[in-house]
Amino acid sequence: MDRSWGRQWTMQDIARVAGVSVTTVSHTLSGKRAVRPETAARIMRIVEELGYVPDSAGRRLKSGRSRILALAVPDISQSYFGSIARGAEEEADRRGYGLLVSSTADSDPRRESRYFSLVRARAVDGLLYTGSRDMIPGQDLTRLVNEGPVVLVDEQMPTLPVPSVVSDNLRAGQIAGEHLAALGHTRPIVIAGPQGLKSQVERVQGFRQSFNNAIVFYGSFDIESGYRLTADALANGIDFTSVFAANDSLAVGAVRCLRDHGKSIPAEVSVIGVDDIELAELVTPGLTTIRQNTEEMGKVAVTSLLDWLETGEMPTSTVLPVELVERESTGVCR
Amino acid sequence: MDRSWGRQWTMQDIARVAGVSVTTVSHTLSGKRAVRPETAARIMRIVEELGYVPDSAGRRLKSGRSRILALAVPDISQSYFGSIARGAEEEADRRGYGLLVSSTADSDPRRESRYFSLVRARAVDGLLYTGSRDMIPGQDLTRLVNEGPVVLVDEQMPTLPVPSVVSDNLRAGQIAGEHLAALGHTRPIVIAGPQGLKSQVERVQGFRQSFNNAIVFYGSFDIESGYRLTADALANGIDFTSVFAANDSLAVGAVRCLRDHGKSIPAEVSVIGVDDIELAELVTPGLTTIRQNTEEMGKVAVTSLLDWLETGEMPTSTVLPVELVERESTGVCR
DNA sequence: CTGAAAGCGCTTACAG
DNA sequence: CTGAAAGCGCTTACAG
Repeated sequence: MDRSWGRQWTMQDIARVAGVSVTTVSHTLSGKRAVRPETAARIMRIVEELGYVPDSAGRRLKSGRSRILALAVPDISQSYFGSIARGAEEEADRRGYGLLVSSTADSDPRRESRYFSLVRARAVDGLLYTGSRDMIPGQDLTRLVNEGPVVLVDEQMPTLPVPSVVSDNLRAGQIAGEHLAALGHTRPIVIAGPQGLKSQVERVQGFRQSFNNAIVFYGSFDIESGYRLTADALANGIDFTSVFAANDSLAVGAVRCLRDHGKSIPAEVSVIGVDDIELAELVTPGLTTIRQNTEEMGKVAVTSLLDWLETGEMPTSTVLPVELVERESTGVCR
Repeated sequence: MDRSWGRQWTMQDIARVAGVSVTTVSHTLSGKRAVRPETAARIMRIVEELGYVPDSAGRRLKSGRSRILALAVPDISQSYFGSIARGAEEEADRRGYGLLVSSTADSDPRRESRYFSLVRARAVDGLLYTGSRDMIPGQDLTRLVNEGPVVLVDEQMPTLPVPSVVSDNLRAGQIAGEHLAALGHTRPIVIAGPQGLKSQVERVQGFRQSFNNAIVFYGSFDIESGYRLTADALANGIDFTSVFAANDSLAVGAVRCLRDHGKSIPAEVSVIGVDDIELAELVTPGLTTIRQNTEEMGKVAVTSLLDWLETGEMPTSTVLPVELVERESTGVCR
């Protein structure tokens, strides 16, 4: 197979042109050993001129490190995960690492398995994993954590001995409950993502500290699910004056459903979400929500992973604070 | 540095346990040479049991291929690019390649340079590049295209001898112009992204086929810019009944600005965008827009890049069709 | 159907 | 301050 672009230079080539050994070239580039200044300058000039970049595979084979991390998210086209990715990438870049972002297509086992193999094949030094299904790790993930460093982002898996970086989900539920209670609401409903996720269970649990018998409808994380779950509540004749949606997409779906049924928001029904995705302030009415700092989540996850790689000690888990963002979708109970 | 996780198995280990040579193990895994069925079965069982995954660097050093592609986008947290990434990843995965998605932080030269080095260090086999600044390629990019395959996505750079995958931007402008003309509008304004981008120039050019003296305000691609450019037009006392925004974020900003100035949409002013991002149908009023097939753009770009890698022949550029999506933000001229 | 050996491009002890 | 050489884990001609 003929490649149309020119050949790559090797360290051998640089050494030959500079009239030194590859050892000296290597040390000049790494700075791990003193090199005569004039020699070093000559080598660097040649490197610059030819545009030489050391082959990563050669380097990796000896050093054992690729200086690339992987981030697996359920769906990269969702801005929520995009924002985590952005924070993670920013921090990885700052520390001289590349970040490989990949979708698992909502935790498709085959796709996950492929990405886990990147760690196992040493193509990446570690993995940031964002699950979307449940808290019970699959066999592949369980095996993986024995072979390389994995940090869980946005979810916890109690049975897996790895650190996680999550928001204070219990507190998010509490804040939502307190907010609706303060507005005089008494019979809210809750619409949430998959029941198998600890984040959902905790948000519900926190919310029930204010409304201990609130009915919960579990579904998935998208707008359609929010619409459908709300429609179910209406169809069942449940009498509610407010909705706690466990994320903003669900909340947007709830708002659309309520409007389609002639309910005005917040005059007749209040809706509060969780996340504060970009969309939250762009919809009408603006969505009251509990903000998660998703960029920070990505950033902290990278910090944990790199500290682990560099010290050899497994870092502790992190819980990030959340805060109420009041907009127009919640109001005093009618 | 002590790693807390166990050692990795090598092909040597598998060979020793199976009582064969590494040659036989290698051929069993690659299928490039016949192996006695019983021997192959025994080897595969051991591979399975120990969870052996061949080291990617060892493989790459001989084969020259990493089977990883890179996609550089200005900002991964924007759903527009997330959607391109999703399409690209889907196709890469289908053909057995991994995809490394990275933000260039709006074409920050240092960040770009880092990602270009991934190609030059042979860590990835090729690059999909989405520029955000202008059509004049930097020195790094110019050098890169001589060293590895690069496919431009969403933008063209006429001075660079590489294939591109773009939407029919001229046609997008034409459709927008025809739509507004059909509704009786006569004096529209145009708000667009950077003037240095061919996509913007073409959209404006297409639009001017209906309104040859339309005033154009150039800015950047975000909601704030759309707001500001529209405010500028109002402040300058320009009398317009419609706005052609060269992307949906600009359109959303325009809508917000017009509302803040007491204009109702579409009764007083019509607004039409380009892209059809998720947000377009979620805002109120729903945004009339020219849809680009962003997932397809990513998919086709990967197809081009892999065909190039596998045949050695540079593929031709692709122009994808666009279509009008009518929602509520455009109406008959007052 | 199988194996010994060369070699991909680096890094790094070892020796000077 | 410098270099020859071993070796990282694979793949693949070469030889049987």
